[in-house]
Amino acid sequence: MARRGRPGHDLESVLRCAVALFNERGYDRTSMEDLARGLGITKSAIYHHVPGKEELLRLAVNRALDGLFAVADEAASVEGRAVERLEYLVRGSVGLLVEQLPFVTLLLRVRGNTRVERAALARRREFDRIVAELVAEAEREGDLRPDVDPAVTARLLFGLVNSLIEWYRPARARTDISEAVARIAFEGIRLRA
Amino acid sequence: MARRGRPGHDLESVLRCAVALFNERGYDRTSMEDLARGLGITKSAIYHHVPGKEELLRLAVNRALDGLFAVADEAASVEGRAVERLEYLVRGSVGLLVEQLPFVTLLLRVRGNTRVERAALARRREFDRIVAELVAEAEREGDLRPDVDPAVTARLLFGLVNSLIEWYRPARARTDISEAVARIAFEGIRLRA
DNA sequence: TTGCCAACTGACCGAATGGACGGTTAATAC
DNA sequence: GTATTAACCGTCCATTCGGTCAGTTGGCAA
Repeated sequence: MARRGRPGHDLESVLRCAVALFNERGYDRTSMEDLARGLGITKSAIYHHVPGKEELLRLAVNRALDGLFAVADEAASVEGRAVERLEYLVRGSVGLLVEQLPFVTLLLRVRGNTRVERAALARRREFDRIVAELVAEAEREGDLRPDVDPAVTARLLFGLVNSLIEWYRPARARTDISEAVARIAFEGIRLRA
Repeated sequence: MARRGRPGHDLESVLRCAVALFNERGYDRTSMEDLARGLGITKSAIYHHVPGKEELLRLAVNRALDGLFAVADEAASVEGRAVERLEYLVRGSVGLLVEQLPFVTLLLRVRGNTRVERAALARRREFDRIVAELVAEAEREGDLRPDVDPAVTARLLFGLVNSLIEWYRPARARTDISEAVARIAFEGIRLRA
């Protein structure tokens, strides 16, 4: 269906270009002028689509967070043991991370200086809390190792998952990455007899 | 021994304050004025100790990198199987990360926009290559799981280690964190019968 | 062909930033 | 006391940045 008015960019295409640049050069190092050049329009044209630079960040991180909470909701409705819900959550998170890589990458680099960033961090902590509770439950059910503090286990588990943004690129992927992550996270890297 | 000249800050104290602020607010968001305020001196006084802002970054990331390569050298001289050298490298990296947390944190957040950052990334890639070779060797010796690509295993392993900078704080630590990391990395989070 | 509307332009602004520079102050060494 | 050394200050500057605003362009619908 054809859009009315002069053709060109819309909010979505501006956002995608912005997120790509933010990830490449960093949010602060990316000027609105850089973004304009990337889009092939002038800086002032951007302000037709979005009220300001930080709104682009807000939209991007919230898209990632919405995805994560959707996965968490799915995981919560899985029947069975907590460890099964946890594995579903891990695999789902890897899946989301892969298909929404730019948005998740941006989210995971937020440090919390502005109000927007603090709001994102607050939502992220809420997600981490869900993970921590699931890990604690699975450990209580005797499915996770009891010799490591559940809070530490939860952190390391999603530290492992989230580290994907540093190197994983869907383009040149041939292996099932969520399978690799799940195996190493749950069974470790060492071969067992 | 008393230092000559007017007492006050030296390069080391300026660097430590700078690194702390860079980690807290981000390198780009930290102005030389912010740093001056943090040190209790004026902005121009900073330029007595260091030729420019980016030199502070360079000094910081190189300190972290020197530490990592020192650990890698130690690991290389460990007698026995590759998997033992790998475990030594993992534990040593966690130890360095803990005792030099601010410097390593800054290093791991470098993205590669300036010449200084690209130089740091190049050294870091060299370290990652050492890790990857060690993992590949251990897998060839039959000590690591063969069902995951060694390159992927290496990335995930140090993704796990490096994720510590996101949450680990030495101050309120009572458990041996390198023990927890080694156990989860090598044996996984799942309890085995 | 007229009206509407989204997309876009170009000129501009106030504030912040990294840095330059000449001069000053407080300690130690002789 | 005098030289030396290291740390520090106040002022200024060129540049960059996010953002504003009044007006223009190009495609679609009636």
